[in-house]
Amino acid sequence: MPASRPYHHGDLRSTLLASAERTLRTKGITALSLRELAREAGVSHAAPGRHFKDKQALLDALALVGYDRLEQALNAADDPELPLEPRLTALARAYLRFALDHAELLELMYARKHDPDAHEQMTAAVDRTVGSLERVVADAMRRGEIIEDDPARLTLVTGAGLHGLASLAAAGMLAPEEALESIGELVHHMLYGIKPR
Amino acid sequence: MPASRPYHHGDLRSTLLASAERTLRTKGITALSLRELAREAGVSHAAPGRHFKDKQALLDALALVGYDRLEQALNAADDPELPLEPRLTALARAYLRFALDHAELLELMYARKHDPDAHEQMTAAVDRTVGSLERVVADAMRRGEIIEDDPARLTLVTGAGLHGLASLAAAGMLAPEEALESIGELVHHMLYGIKPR
DNA sequence: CCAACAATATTGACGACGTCAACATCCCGT
DNA sequence: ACGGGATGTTGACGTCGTCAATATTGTTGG
Repeated sequence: MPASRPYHHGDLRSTLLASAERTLRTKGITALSLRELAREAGVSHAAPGRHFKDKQALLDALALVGYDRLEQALNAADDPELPLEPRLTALARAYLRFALDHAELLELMYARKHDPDAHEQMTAAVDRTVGSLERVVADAMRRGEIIEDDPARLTLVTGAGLHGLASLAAAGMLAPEEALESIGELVHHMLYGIKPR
Repeated sequence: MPASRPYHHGDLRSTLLASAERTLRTKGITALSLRELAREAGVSHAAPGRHFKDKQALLDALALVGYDRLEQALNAADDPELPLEPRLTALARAYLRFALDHAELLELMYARKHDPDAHEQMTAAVDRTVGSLERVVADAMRRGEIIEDDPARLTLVTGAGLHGLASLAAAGMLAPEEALESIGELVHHMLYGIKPR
């Protein structure tokens, strides 16, 4: 990397994405502008246009990065050896942590405004992410730890619970500590219900 | 309302809010600009500044309108005479309908970017909205329909489930029909769990 | 009744932004 | 080596949010 800027940046696309992710985390989505990113990269104001046709295109790419990070976090947190309840709890905790650490990014990931060509990549990323949970449910059913039912339905039900808690916490309607403390209870009640047995 | 516009509009604030809600629903948040709202109201571009110090202030006010609508929908859907399961199902269905009908508005309501003075009104609105669910849980516990536990915790657990489903549906990761069909099952599993009994 | 005064609306300006077209520079394959 | 495609620059345009200065209207106390 020479001291005087070369005409060609070399890796502008990744630089922009990294810078955007950092800005998103520190200053929020409202402070995210293509021109500012260009400035931080030491590049002219129209240069980003070579790599992202739109501002929306950059946001879409950012969202995909987010799905990668989330998928990685969930996979790292999943221990297939564990019994269902601790296994689900660990998964839920990882999701919640991600939601708290990357609240704005998560909002971007769940925004429904990407253009159609990115939409397919998005749904694929979502499927990959949900895969972690599907595996847990499928394994548990194979081991007789949960009732026999359509695995997709059960995945949806448990996924809704996890996503709801993370969503509430990320939106700031739940103190982070309270959310983290509630995880065990949430998972337990998802497994055993709240009706008297 | 005279044919030639009077210097004073008369009820600009409500007009702006109504227009903004309509634009939000039809063209999405990205197409929402103060100047465009002013144009629609037949008023100069800076007139909105007299009623909302910021664009954010207008968005905050819009979110509060949304909470009013949601609270009203939930209260209308709640029938205290019903046993727990159908009662909860009805509430969940109402919430889901609202989420599907007002997806963008809901996103605004859950955005964590309002300035502090509006924040207190916001949390108050949230509390009022969650009140419906709290009542259901409290009644059920009083009737022995659910286990004895901290009502706030149980409200959180069930609320997370409902919110998660609505959130997934509003984000477009779930076909609306599928979401509506899944409600009964979701509530049932929330009550009875997914472990074999 | 009318004169201040507050509330409300207008006008004009400023800077920031996204986007485009025209042009410049560099890199790589044939 | 050379020509074309990729990448970056420059300048311009229209839109936007916001502010200060000004104009108009509504209201209220004397």
